[in-house]
Amino acid sequence: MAEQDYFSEGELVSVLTTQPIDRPLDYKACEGGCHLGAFVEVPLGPRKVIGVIWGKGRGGFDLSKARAVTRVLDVAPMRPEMRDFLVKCAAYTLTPLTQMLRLATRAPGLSNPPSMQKILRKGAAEPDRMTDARRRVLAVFEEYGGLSFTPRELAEHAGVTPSVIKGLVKQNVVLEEDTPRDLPFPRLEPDYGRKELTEAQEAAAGQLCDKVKAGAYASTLLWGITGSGKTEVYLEAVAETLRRGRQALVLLPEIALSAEFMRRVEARFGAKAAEWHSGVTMTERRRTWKMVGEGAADLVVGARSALFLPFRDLGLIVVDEEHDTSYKQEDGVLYNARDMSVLRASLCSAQVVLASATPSLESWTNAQSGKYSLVELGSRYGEAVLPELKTIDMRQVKLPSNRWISPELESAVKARVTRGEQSLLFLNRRGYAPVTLCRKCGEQIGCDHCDARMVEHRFQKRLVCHQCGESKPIPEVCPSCGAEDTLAVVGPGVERLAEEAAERFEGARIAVLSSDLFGSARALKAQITSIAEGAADIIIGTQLVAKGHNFPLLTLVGIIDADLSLQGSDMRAAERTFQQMRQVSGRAGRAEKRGVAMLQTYQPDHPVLRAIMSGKERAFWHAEADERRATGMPPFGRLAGVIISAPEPKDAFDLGEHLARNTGPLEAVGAQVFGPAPAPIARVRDRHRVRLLIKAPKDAPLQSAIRQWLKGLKLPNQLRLSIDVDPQNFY
DNA sequence: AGCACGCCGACT
DNA sequence: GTCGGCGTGCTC
Repeated sequence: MAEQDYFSEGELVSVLTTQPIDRPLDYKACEGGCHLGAFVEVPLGPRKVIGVIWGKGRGGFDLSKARAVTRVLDVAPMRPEMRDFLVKCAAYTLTPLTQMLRLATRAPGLSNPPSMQKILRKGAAEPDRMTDARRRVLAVFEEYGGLSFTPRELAEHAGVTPSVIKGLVKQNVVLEEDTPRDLPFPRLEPDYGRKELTEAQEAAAGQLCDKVKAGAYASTLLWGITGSGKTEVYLEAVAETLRRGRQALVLLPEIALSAEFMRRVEARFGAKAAEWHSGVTMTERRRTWKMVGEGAADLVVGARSALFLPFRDLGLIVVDEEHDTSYKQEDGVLYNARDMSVLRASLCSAQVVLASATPSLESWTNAQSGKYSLVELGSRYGEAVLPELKTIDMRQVKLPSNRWISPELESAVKARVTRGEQSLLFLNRRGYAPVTLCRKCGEQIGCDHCDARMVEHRFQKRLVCHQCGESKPIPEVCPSCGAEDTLAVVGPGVERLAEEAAERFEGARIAVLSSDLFGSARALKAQITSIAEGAADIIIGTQLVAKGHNFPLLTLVGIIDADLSLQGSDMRAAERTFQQMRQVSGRAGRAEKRGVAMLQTYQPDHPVLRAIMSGKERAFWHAEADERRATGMPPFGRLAGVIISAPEPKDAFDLGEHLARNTGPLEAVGAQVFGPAPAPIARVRDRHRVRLLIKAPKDAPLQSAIRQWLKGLKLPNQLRLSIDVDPQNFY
């Protein structure tokens, strides 16, 4: 029997709200009735909250308590596949459904009445007196043909004050009209700026387009080395999707990348796409959310949360740099946008394209097994080739203390500066120095609220905890023993490296790119653009620079500490190091010149570094995969992390031990439990954290077993428990 | 999430 | 005698 999809006034409907109530509540349908999936406003206690009509009311309570839906909101109802997506996503991530709904309704002012906006167009009347300012206003209309403007736009274009425009409105020279504030996005033209593609690109694009034409769900790993022109290729898949009248979504891992990407999209399709991430204004976000639902936005470029936009007919999801760890993070919900993209696409018959130069082992394995198609882009776009890779054995280099740039790297940089080329010095450590210690008592200054050392940030003149964000002034005396002038900083951060570079490369223009040095995404974008255009000779950067920015003048990459990401016993350390080193060195020599990448290391014989140097990527993936297969680790087995936190360490441990002793439902599906053990950072924000790790065979019904395991668990006061299905890092 | 309710210690 | 701390439980 088909699900009832309309409820007339007074009928009992089940409404899912975004409130943390573990079930939907029943209401009476409002005047005019309610459709299944409609966004509504309902009374809840003394408040009004937003919800979605989730189905027929269940009853089973005192029906006299049932209240009526206040009103149906003026937005497109949630489509059945979106409800399905939220339900499955909630089940997969072990998240309450209400929290999933919250992710899907993250648009400001959804419940506002449809607001209007004044727009101005040219009227028939002539002004009583012509002035300079008025002439400029008329010239703007002349120049742009019959277009209309917002008052602000018109004033800006004409270089006049609003009062000039008001005067013209009074005389009907300019007409004022009301239009809905949330305007549709301009249509993108699939064939607008089609670029000449190389043969390899053409072939790859053809394969993707064929899949789009098939109109059914499928996933493809688009594996192209840095600079092979992956973007052009998947933009062809976007074009094909648009031709078929469906919508497309491109996910980017880093919002600083989006400005450049938006320009490329505009050049390719002749109009601006919709943009969705934390740096976009409230008005624009609301517009995007609404228009996506009405099918009036063809393409959205965004961060992971864009996956929860209410697309009307989503035909393609591209996950660019799919290996990037920032796809897995909490927006209140722990989910991996890459995996959830695959889920969403499978529910709406869409294509998924996972693009990377250094795929995650998961995606690589799926491509090997045939679960995903594999499209490879071998030859580098344009003339440039992969950079020449060199290790610098730091065991052989005697550097004075507090120096980190080897003579070989130094002279390579100097040569670039003389030639007017750019160099990048990569160090994935923000701040000035990671450790401040007292030479007298050995105290290392730590955070008062976390088990983490505080990092000196000299720009801010403060010590900062990278765990909780807490900061304090740099102390004059040792906080432990009170000695004066005994505090010393140890180790380099990018700020300190910049100091060394300024001494060594006198006269060179040095720019530091680190996320904490910019107040806004906008400022960061501007800085990146000006650097790309040649505003600096030497770029000193963290993680941030590894993520796909184009620096055409860059011909040298120096990796200050190639060993850094190998530290720790995390099973993904090797994979991450491989990806990071390859990504960063890929920054060198994108245009016509071949680049050089130099990796400073104390362990040049480490298998990961040798794999990078030899360029034998396939051998590396195979070796990694074999290792994981042998140990039953992902993607050949499944993991879930459990983190318990409490103000008192004992409370957290007691619960952890209790859970570890009662693992019946987990054992029943062949899962093992490890721990409890202190979490990697055992104290964060004054809460003590204990973790358990659950390891299960690949085909085990892990989530339902965990649900059984925790069923009926009543969390004692102050204790919190969170589950991380498919964790990225663990020890 | 909010918000009321209610059960205890500290004050007028 | 009563003000106010916050643990507990409810919201259709």
